[in-house]
Amino acid sequence: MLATAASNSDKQTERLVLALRKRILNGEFSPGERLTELGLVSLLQASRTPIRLALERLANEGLLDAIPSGGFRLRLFGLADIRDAIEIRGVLEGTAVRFAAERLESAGELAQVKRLASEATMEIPITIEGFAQYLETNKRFHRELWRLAKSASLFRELEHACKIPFAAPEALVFGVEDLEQSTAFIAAEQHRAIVEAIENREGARAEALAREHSRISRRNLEFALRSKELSNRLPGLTLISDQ
Amino acid sequence: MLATAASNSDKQTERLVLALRKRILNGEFSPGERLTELGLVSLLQASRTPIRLALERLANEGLLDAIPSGGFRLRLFGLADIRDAIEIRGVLEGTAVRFAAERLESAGELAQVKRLASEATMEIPITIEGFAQYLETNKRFHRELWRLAKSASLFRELEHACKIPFAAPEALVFGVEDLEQSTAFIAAEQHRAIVEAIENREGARAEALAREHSRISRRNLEFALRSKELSNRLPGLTLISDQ
DNA sequence: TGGGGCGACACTGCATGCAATTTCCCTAAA
DNA sequence: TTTAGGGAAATTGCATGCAGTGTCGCCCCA
Repeated sequence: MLATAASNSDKQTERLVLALRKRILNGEFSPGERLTELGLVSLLQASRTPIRLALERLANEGLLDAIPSGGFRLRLFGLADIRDAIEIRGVLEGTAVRFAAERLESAGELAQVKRLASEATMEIPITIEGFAQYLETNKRFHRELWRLAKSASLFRELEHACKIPFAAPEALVFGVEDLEQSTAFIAAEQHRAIVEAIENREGARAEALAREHSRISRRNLEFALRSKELSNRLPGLTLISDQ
Repeated sequence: MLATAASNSDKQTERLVLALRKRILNGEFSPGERLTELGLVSLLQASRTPIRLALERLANEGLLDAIPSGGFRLRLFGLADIRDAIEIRGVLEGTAVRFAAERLESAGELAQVKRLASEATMEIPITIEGFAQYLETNKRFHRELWRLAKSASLFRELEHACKIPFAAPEALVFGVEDLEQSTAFIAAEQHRAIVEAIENREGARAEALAREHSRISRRNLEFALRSKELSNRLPGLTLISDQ
């Protein structure tokens, strides 16, 4: 019926990837559970062909594992897996900002990151919309850092690494009364320092800073796992199984 | 006819992935060229369904690009892309050996890498089989390093990053009369030093060594691009376009 | 001769039928 | 009670038809 003749942004498959990912993160399947094509047909109102394609994509995102004899099952995530994924993201972002420092041509290229960094320096608003705005700014700041690396290969790897739940820089930023303001200040200071390092062509410093910056996410992850209320607010936390 | 009901190791799709990758690296398609499903049907003797799946997989390996309006085209590789891919592999392997150093429990775990390292220390044999053996040992040494990191997430990212042509550690090891013996010695010394650093829990040193080690590949790449004979021997070199 | 519009072809996305294999349950025997 | 075996249902892999859209070239007009 609706065939847009697009392989990447086609309506059906793309819709299915989003819908499935959402359901998975919402905890609608148990870790290790097999996802059969026919079962999803009735659940997602689509034919087997696009469903298979969506499963394939989610598998190489890392959400699903391919079963040797065929089909896919929900991947088992341990706390260690997520922690490592965050660390890897930090390593790659560190490389990105090192590249950015090494490849900077003019200070003018930093206008956008500087703007985004200063935006996020402001106090976190209490309102929901304000907080969503803060999240968005934070995400755009990180993406801008990726862009400044001027490396298509690195950009690809960063995108791939951030598909893992909670690995993305914007995944574990949340407002808890205690942490909220202080971690926001720390993060803003780190952002500022990273940009400064890039501007001064201090590649090694920028790299070290970006790595350390990623460990805010690790800290937040461990905090979230100890907090009941957050478990309810953060979809996907139920995926983390052992310890 | 032959349906093995396997999604990962199924006969048809897997065969197609291998066949297509081989043909691509052999330069049977020109960079940027669109690969149509029907065109491949007659070329590869298979139906559209498994061909589509194979294209999808090659696309997220990074060999193909998805066309926004549908279908896939051969990706355009610049020299900079390959260089960055090698650097990224070095960064990830650096992280792997740092993890290995940080997570080493007993020196006994290093028996296998030590054996592989000492095997590759030997003189490179002149015969073809001997050289193939050397390549295999080198590959297994690196894979063993990955394993020692004890991180499924990192292993995944390393495998993904090494799908790019010439990014894998074993991709650009070749015997050229001038470089052959000297680079082999240098590589062997670096291997030895990396293992030593892991054994001593010197994570930062191991990381730095692994990064530098990857630059042998970069050097070999640049050498290969200047050498006509090598261009003929190394499939895929024709994929690198600009500059 | 150049540019714009229109039409035909080519290509992709989706649906579905078929065949083969896996999986699981139930039974029976040790 | 546990294990081995067999068979039926479930599930995947593959092939192919159909519909819709993108693309390219040709023709007409200025």
